[in-house]
Amino acid sequence: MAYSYEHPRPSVTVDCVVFGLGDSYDLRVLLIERALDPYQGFWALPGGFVRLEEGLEAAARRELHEETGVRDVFIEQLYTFGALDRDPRGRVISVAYYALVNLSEHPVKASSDARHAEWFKIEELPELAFDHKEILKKAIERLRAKVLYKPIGFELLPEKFTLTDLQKLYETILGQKLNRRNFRSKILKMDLLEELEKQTNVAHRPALLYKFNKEKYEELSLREGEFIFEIRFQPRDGRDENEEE
Amino acid sequence: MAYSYEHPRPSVTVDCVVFGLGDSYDLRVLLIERALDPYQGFWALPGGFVRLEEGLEAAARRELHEETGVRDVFIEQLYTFGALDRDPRGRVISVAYYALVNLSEHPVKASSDARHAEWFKIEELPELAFDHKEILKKAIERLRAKVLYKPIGFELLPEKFTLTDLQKLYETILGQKLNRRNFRSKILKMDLLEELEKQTNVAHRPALLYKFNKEKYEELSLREGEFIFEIRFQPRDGRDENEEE
DNA sequence: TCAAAAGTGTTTAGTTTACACCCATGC
DNA sequence: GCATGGGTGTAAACTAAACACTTTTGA
Repeated sequence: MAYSYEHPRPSVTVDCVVFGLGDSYDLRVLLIERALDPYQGFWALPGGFVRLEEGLEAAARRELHEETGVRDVFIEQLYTFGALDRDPRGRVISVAYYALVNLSEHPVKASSDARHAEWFKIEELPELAFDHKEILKKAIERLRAKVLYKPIGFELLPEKFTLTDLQKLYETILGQKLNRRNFRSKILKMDLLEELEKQTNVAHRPALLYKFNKEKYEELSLREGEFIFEIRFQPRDGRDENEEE
Repeated sequence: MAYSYEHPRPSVTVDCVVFGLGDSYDLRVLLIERALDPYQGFWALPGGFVRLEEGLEAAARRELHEETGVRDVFIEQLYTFGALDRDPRGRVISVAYYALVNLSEHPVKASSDARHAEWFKIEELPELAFDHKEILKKAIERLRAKVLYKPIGFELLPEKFTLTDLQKLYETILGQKLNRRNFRSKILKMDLLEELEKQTNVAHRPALLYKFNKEKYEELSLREGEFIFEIRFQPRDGRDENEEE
């Protein structure tokens, strides 16, 4: 079956930059190995063609689920890439999304549909297909910028987390050591974390677990101007409590 | 001539939200009156179909120029709109851009190509075609947010401006009165304005004219973390120097 | 009892806010 | 000479930064 139009049309795809946090709080991105022709064997962002009967975000979620098994996650539009030569098959415009997931709840899927998905550390990326390196770069920039003024970082953590988890997350994303005491007081002063029970089975003083109170945040941010989420610290020199002496 | 594809494809358009500042520092947007069928006679954002041989931003600039005569302006991608029913002609995905221009240098064009373009105050908009109201809403949100941390507001002013011009611009966009002394010191402390000559022919003490030093800003912002452009004030209650008692 | 991370409070420095009067010009 | 907006400095309040020791647990 063929489809005919009076004027030529580009193809439209979606691509997803899925971020997760590794065991050592290193930032990772979920890639798939391309089984088919252009860039066969290369690693690429999960994505594919938009169907006429689905919205853009829906297409991104569908492709993400089909190709990696990941679903029901935080996802947001990133940017639309439309360079003339970005796809050897012709004019393909790609609407990119980025997603944040708790990696431990989305380990590499058991390749159910023959495609191969894997989490890569941001600093150890393979060569990527198409202009996916550029898309990823933009996604990292966006994540770095947005984490400062929107509480999206929590999407990378499990529901219950310690303040140290949260701090390490920020340190990873911002690429900067933060002072523990100042971080804790800044975060707690916003009063958006719900205190839960203590950790168990750790070989040191157990930390309190917290949960992000999304409802409260949303209510507060409606009151324009009165409340501003902001995590920003002066550039620091990484020291803190340097034992002895 | 017809174009045939194996799979159905959406159409792709670009739309431009062009902002300008009116005489009384009111925010305005440039609209065109639709001459053709869907929504004929309605006001709409300038825009149109992307050609296969041009990039997205190039398409936005081309349509903007063709439909309104405006060219060589600050333009940036806003968001891509792809709701299934946003265009009665079928599936049309629109990549929206926003532009900032100095309105006095881009008055309503003399309708050279029969299309009619006009500047509308943001608060006195006509009914718009398609989902253009939604696009415009998103553009205003973006402008409000971005003006706080990027020096894009200058794009709305003539090259030479007074600090009062700049302050009124911020007051318009933020919808908030600012304190004159604090605004001045904050702006001047960033040391990004070049002092020029005095105003002439004003019936009061002439103000100094300034010029935004874009080169300096760009150089400074490369040094990551060291320099941060930021205009943000606590919500205020609009008073200042309330003369006499 | 040791190792390992959690937790905490205060002083200091820096930044932001609030605020009132004189100045330069055109009419 | 008067009306109009331009221009300025400082004290007070607040916020952010720096910093070291004690606590709790499992092994």
